[in-house]
Amino acid sequence: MPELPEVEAFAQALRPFVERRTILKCRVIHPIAVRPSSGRGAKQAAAAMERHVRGQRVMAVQRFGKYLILQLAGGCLVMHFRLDGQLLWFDSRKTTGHVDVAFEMKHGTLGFVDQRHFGRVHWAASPEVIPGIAAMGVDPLSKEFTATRLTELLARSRRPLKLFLLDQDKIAGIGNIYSNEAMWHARIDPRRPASGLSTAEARKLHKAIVEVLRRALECCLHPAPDLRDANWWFQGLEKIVRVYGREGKKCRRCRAPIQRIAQGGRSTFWCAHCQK
DNA sequence: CCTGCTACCTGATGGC
DNA sequence: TGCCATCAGGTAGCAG
Repeated sequence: MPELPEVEAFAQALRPFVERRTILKCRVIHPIAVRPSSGRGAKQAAAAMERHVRGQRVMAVQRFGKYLILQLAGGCLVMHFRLDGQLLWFDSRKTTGHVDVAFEMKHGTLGFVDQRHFGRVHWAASPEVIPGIAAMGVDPLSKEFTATRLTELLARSRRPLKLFLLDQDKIAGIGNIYSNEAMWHARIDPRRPASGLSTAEARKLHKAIVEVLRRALECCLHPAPDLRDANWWFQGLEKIVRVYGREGKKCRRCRAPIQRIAQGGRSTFWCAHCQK
């Protein structure tokens, strides 16, 4: 559930299940999911997590960028879903599917699920000790994310706009889908250097980013996410996507064919006719 | 400091 | 059918 809207929707859906409840037991089933970023010490990390988390009460659920945080009475659980990770709720201690880490509570079990094992769960004394969180840029749905702020950030980067938007240290929470969508709505060529945008273009882009993310979040919240359904977040996407994944199909504005190009090793979808 | 490339994993899909 | 290449919503680590 990678990008900001999906993680935010998940945080909201998760709260009634876990807030003010106690994790009776933590089971690390696939230690790879708790492996430190150094790549070694997965077993020790697993043992440490099970020890730290057992008996802890969940005080709050928060989102930082694409990270989901469970604030515990002592310390916190920091989760990142990368490409395919997700959370699932099971009504008993029994879990099914590719659960990497299970958090058992009195009324059921929260499972961190990722069959591809890209996603990560870390225990930390506080979220800021995670480097990706410490360096994180402005949240695009916060009031700090203004057109002026975006203009300043753009001015300091000569990278192609697409790569700028994916940089979590600048704006936190935008991924491949919503970066494509925002640039399409703002009618800006993804290859252009970030610093080359005019003030008017920056303002248009700001509006597009906020609207795309707000709309996606609304879509994710209605109907409300079902933590028991492994596929909920996949569903609403079709309704809001205008360019992502539409290579060769007609642009919904001008009917020109949507192009796919590679930027930073990832696909960018855009309309060469109406994005300038 | 900034930028660009690759590894990390597994499964689905499409061409031959 | 089988085999191989390519692709997938992300980021850390490293080299230059």
